Amino acid sequence: KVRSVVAGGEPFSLTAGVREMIPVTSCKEGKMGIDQGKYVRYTPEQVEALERLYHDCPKPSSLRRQQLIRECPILSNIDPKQIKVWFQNRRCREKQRKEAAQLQAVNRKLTAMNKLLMEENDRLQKQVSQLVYENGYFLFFKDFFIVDANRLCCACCRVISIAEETLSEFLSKATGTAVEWVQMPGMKVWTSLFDFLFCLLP
Amino acid sequence: KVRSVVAGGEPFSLTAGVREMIPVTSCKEGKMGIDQGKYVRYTPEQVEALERLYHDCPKPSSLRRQQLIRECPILSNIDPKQIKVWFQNRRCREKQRKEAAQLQAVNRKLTAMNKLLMEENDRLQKQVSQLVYENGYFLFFKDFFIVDANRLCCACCRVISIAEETLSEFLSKATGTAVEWVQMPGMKVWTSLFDFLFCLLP
DNA sequence: AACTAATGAGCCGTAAGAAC
DNA sequence: GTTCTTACGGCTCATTAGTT
Repeated sequence: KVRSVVAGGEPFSLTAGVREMIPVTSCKEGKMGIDQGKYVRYTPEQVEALERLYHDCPKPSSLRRQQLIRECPILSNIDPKQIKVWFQNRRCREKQRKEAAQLQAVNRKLTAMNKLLMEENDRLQKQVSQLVYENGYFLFFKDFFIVDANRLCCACCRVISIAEETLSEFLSKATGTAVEWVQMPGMKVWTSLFDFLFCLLP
Repeated sequence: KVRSVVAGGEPFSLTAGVREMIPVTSCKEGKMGIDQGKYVRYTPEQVEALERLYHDCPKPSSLRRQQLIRECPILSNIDPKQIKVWFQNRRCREKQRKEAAQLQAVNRKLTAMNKLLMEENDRLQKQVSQLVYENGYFLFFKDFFIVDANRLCCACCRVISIAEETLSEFLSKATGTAVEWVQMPGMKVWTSLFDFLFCLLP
């Protein structure tokens, strides 16, 4: 009781089941006199040989196929039409697999890219918040320093004017004459300080 | 010359080719006396009916399948085994298509997400450079103000000490006695200024 | 009870016909 | 030619019947 019939007449599985041996009559050349089931599976050796040939040339012409059959004795028992169909199916399978594989490859790439982008995003996000924080800090200090410089300037101006008044008043009382400020030593420090403070004004 | 045999005995394609009518012997019930080629294409009506049944129940049990065949007269001529196989293949097709479609959907989503992430990245990148620029600006000014406050403080200290010396020297010459600073009006301004400047020191 | 052989369903891969 | 469809071989897994 043969269930699986191999092209070439050599069964490679004899487990169980019932199947008639029906010669394939659609064989154009009509040379197939040997019994052959209506559904065949090629032996691993045959498949290997076909795969090798496919690897070299996935799309052999009719002539080339006949040549291949002649060259490869292991395939000599297979109908040329079957060889043709095998190559057709093989190409179809390869195409399908290739498309699926490509899609998956694209998927993987996109996923990896996504991961990187998200990490980068995260990093930038943190950097931004850090910078915003620092910026706020400096903004605060900017105001602080500007204001301070301003106040400092005003304070110094007042100090100077008060000192002027006080000193001139005191001196006029003590000596009876007005004192010329410009003749006092160290006066250049006062004026340069004033200039400096003036520059700091916003 | 019949090449395509429809389950039900009604051929719908009579192009060419030769095929024997071989009764399928694996039919368990053995009821199939009608001739049936090994390869049939179901009529559009049959496919439609099967699709409808599949839509309701993609995986009918053996019992359910028999029931379906009884209920649907258009399928009554199809071998139960063929029905089984049809559902099998139908499931397989759906699975493949679903997987491919899902993969493409994931791809689209990933692509869209990637685009968004890149845009966001760009935005953040710009924000970061802007903030870094501003930060540099403030950093520069921070140093500037700190240094200035420092210098200001030293300058004021020097001014104060020079003023002290000058004033006391001048007064001692003019009046012949040492003057008590603390008794002078406006002296509180000097000390508060000094305190203020001292606070500004880093 | 545990082990084993038989049965049967589903899935997968694939040969080959059909349709385009 | 390619693509889709039918059908089948082989496999795994689960259930079952028969055996120790």
